[in-house]
Amino acid sequence: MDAPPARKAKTLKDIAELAGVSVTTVSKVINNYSDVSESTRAKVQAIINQQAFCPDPVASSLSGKASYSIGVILRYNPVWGLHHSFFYKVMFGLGRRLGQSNYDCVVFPDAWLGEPVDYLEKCVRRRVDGVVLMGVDFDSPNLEALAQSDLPCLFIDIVGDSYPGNNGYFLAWDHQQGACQAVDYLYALGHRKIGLLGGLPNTYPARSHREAFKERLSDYGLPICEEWMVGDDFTEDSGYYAMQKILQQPTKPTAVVCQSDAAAVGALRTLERSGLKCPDDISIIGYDDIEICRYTHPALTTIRQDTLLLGRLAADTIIACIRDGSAPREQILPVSLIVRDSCRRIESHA
Amino acid sequence: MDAPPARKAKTLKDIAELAGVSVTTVSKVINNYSDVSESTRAKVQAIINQQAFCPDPVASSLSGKASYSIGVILRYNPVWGLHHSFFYKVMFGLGRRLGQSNYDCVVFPDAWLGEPVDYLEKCVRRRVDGVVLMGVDFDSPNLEALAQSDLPCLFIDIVGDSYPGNNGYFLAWDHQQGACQAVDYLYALGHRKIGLLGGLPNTYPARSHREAFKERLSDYGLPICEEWMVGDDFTEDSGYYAMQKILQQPTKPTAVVCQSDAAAVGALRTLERSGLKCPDDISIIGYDDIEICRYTHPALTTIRQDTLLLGRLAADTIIACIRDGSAPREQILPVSLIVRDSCRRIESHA
DNA sequence: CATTTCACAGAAAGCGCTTTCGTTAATTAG
DNA sequence: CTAATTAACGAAAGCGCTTTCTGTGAAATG
Repeated sequence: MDAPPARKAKTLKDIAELAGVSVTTVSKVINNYSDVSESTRAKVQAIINQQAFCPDPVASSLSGKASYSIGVILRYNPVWGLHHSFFYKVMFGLGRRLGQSNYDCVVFPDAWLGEPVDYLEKCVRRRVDGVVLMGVDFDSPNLEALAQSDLPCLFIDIVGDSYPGNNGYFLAWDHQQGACQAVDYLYALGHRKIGLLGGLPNTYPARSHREAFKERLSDYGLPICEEWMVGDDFTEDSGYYAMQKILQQPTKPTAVVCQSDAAAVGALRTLERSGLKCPDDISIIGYDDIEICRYTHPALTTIRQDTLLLGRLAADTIIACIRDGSAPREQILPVSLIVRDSCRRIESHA
Repeated sequence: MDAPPARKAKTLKDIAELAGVSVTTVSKVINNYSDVSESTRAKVQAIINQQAFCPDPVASSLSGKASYSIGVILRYNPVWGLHHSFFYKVMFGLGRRLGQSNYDCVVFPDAWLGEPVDYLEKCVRRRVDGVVLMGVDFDSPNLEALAQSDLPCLFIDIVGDSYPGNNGYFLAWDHQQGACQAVDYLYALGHRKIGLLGGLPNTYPARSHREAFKERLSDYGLPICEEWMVGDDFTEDSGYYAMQKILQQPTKPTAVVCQSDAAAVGALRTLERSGLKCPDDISIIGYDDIEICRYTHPALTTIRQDTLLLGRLAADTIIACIRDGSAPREQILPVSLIVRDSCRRIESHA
């Protein structure tokens, strides 16, 4: 029978022999040293390409160079429930794009409750070249240590105002645009009394969304009613109770924009229990476009964030940081309105 | 100002000096070599414990020993939609438990479409000590190579009948129990005509569930009606169309057990469009207990699989494989019935 | 008492790579 | 034409660990 195709990875030495040079020289062409002539560089590079050679990442890390691995800090909060698939997709997009550049990602899960993990220690141990953080906020324990290090840190959906380090990069959605799209759409449908069902107030997404929301309202000359702006966090329960509060108001909004789909789902539940119908009695617009939107009742009009895209961009960004620090400090991604059945046109009595 | 606390990891050498022995000896006590006396072993071990020393994983891998990392193959299929949070949770439970044993996991995402990744090559490159595979079936490309290797492979929710290797371990849910619980529950509610809304027929979960379902039906002396057993895969769409077929039958079941929550959601949609009500006209029972169940209309009675538990068990299993191959080849986890609002009691006309 | 065994510890090589430094040959300067 | 410079390459040490092999003194054997 055929001998199995000897799954032995090629080494620098193999390349060196094929090219008739020393390992040193091969290493030098890989690492772009200047003291190698154009002719030998070309010769060696040709062999490298032909053999599809790629230096061993663990050997490379051991000798203090790139490990071709990036750390991914995942936060898990049982309360997020519906939001986990969001992270999964980002991570997937990220990992896949990294893989294409021969990077791999090693994930460090950190639970919301229970013993927090020491990010930096883990990252140093694994010699990762950079870190991507999801679901992490600035008061997370152990973040400080990471911030003091010189590892490039890419934060997802958070922005760097109060970050206690200078190694931070930030990739976030344009929640201002999201707020505007929601308001614009409702306004166009004739709504003039619009409430906000907010998420955790002091987070970047909630804050930027809320401010843009209010500003947009005043752009249109619409009333900004604090009693219509409620909500504690991004969960379904929060949406449930917040909607109850709104319904207790003497005059009610005709539409409510939510800061998460989960909260919107909670709001729908409140409506249903109150014998009200969406969108007949009140229009609801969600945020995130998680899977569930297509299956709610009615299907939820919402603002979509392209998670796979975010993941890919995260990969490109962190690699750029590592290579030459050439990544933009802050990137804001557009979002888009997805129209389903939870908003209706009404007669504006303006 | 204080010097930063020198985040330099300790090395074997440090320990050796503290203990007054050679690095060799320290290494030997760590790796349980027999040629070290009890007294020195104790002395060295004391220092190791006191310093909380843990050998550098990348150096360790380079020299051909444990890398303290395990590879996680993640499959992504846009069609799975709702199922992704399932994987996320398993991965989280897995990663966290692994971390507690000083293992880390490096994830290799593999897309359903597009260029498949070469598992084995990636795993060898990273020198992982073992592999956990999720969402992978036996006809996945590149799986063969992995199977031929001697890396321990732990498969999630699939069972090893047709696995082309002898390095496979399997961790799956007890779908037979799941089927029985559903049938038992419906029977107790008075249902005597029960249909099945199935998933991808030739997968382990669907097959074992289906067989147990039929068997349980005949245990009760209930009719097994092939026209009531439909469905192509686990998706919402599949459930949607399958339910339509069921409704076209001359005599209809009073209850339908589904092989996934997503399919159940699709079935609910069909009912709604047909002007039928669940559970009044027909009872539905889902499978998986994904987040969405609490938010459907009515809330879905279903069979829960404890994903975090599965993740933790996966970690324990793969570590046991690595340490001494002492893990059971196949483990089947119990599932549990979660009663919500989608099944009603009916008068049995038995 | 001389010799073989054995238990124990350390020296050294090696994993695949990076990087410093030395060496040679070609080039320029004096 | 010799001395100083530079360009191009390779030898070798080192990253932190494992493992083999060698060496020592003590115990056991004849």
